[in-house]
Amino acid sequence: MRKRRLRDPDRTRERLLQAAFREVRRSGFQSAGINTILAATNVTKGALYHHFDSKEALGYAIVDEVIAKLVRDRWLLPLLSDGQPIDILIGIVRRLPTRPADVRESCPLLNLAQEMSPLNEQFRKRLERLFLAWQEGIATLLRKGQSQGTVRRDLNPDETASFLVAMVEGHASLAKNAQNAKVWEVGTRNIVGWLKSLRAPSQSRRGGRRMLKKHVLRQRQGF
Amino acid sequence: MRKRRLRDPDRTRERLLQAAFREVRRSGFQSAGINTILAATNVTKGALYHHFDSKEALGYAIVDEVIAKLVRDRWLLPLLSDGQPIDILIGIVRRLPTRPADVRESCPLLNLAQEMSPLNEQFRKRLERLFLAWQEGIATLLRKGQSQGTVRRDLNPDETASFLVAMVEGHASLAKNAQNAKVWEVGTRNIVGWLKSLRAPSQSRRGGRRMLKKHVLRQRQGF
DNA sequence: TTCAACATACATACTTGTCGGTATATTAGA
DNA sequence: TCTAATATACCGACAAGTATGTATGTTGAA
Repeated sequence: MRKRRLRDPDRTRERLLQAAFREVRRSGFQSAGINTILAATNVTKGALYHHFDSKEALGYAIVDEVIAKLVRDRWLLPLLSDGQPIDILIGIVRRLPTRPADVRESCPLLNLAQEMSPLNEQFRKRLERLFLAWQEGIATLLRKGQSQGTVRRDLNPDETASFLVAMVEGHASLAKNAQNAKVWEVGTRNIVGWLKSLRAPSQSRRGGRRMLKKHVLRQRQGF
Repeated sequence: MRKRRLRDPDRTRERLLQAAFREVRRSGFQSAGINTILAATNVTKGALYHHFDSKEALGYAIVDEVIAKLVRDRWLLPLLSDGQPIDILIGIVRRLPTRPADVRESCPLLNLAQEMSPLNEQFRKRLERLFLAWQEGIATLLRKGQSQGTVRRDLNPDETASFLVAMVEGHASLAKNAQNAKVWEVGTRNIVGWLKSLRAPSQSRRGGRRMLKKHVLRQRQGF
């Protein structure tokens, strides 16, 4: 086992960021305590203020680094997968975390946005960047589907993307408040049902065989 | 002009509640300052703590009285109007406040829920009561529509109600973060489009004349 | 006259952030 | 390569301010 260096500034910074992220996700930014973060990391106050100018700066770093990475990993990169756009979206939605702990803490992007956007313009701008990247990623995929003919051409990709984001966030909120994974599962099912309604109508009206993945065969939701 | 009594406990309590509500909506519960509320009302700390045992108790009263009344006025009572259920829902959604200030401060129910539900079970329960009443009101209306034949029978009223709530809250969040009334308007349009898709298919397939309100004639959204 | 309704001053706990100082790593020069 | 000089990383007590809540006094209304 290799000896851990006594000083490892990158590691220290990263540990602070992660602990701060967890604390902020738990309690919100304003009521996140510096001392709590320090206690969780065994880092001292001096070290923290060496790496970050202020609590605010720490918060910005959480948005720019930790949360941005979450969006990238959970949405932006999967959006680039191979396959039909709608299938990709359905897959992403299905794969969103569903464990009780995750449901309770919901989407950290939404949480921070709710809390900080009206209070602090710097936070708001940073969070908006993430929201826009998220929506733009979805919209781009939808446009691709439209030019491929697998996504209905009568819908506006930007608005539809925004709609999907709103649905996901809305359900995350409800599930968080209900503290009930069931609420989230029902929401997911309904979102998936809606996503299916975005497919371009099958060209061969009846009898035409198409390659269908299993989940496409499930009963259609009511819209 | 009638002389204002020097002591009017009910009025004092109500003024405190309203000012506290505004401050909580602005800054969130945790960072709402008692002193700010006092300054806004010209009430002293002794008076406040005469009417409310603690800041928490004040918060509970905000939920139980102020926010509950908002839900009632904006949703529960309108849900009981005369007319076709889907039209009623569309009307409610269209009438939701759209002014920049309102958009920025979004739905206070959602805000408080986001902030306090994971931290304080008492808050969570109270807020959940409101969410459930909200959803139940919508679901009841949908069921009525189903038995009247104006709402599609292949949808689950409870899930659909929950879906609508999630959409509204999700869009409110996005609009709040974007600080852009346009975002909210686009969201409203899309929600209304979705609501229209809940109508039972017209029985007379073509040419059958039905009474239609103007907004029903607008172009259908893409789903 | 009695009690609820309010006023004021204060107590206490906790917050973020600072500051002098120390230990370790890095680099420049001989 | 060894060493001196400097930069970086870190420590932890304390300052300064703010938070909620309390103790006690005063006043108006029934």
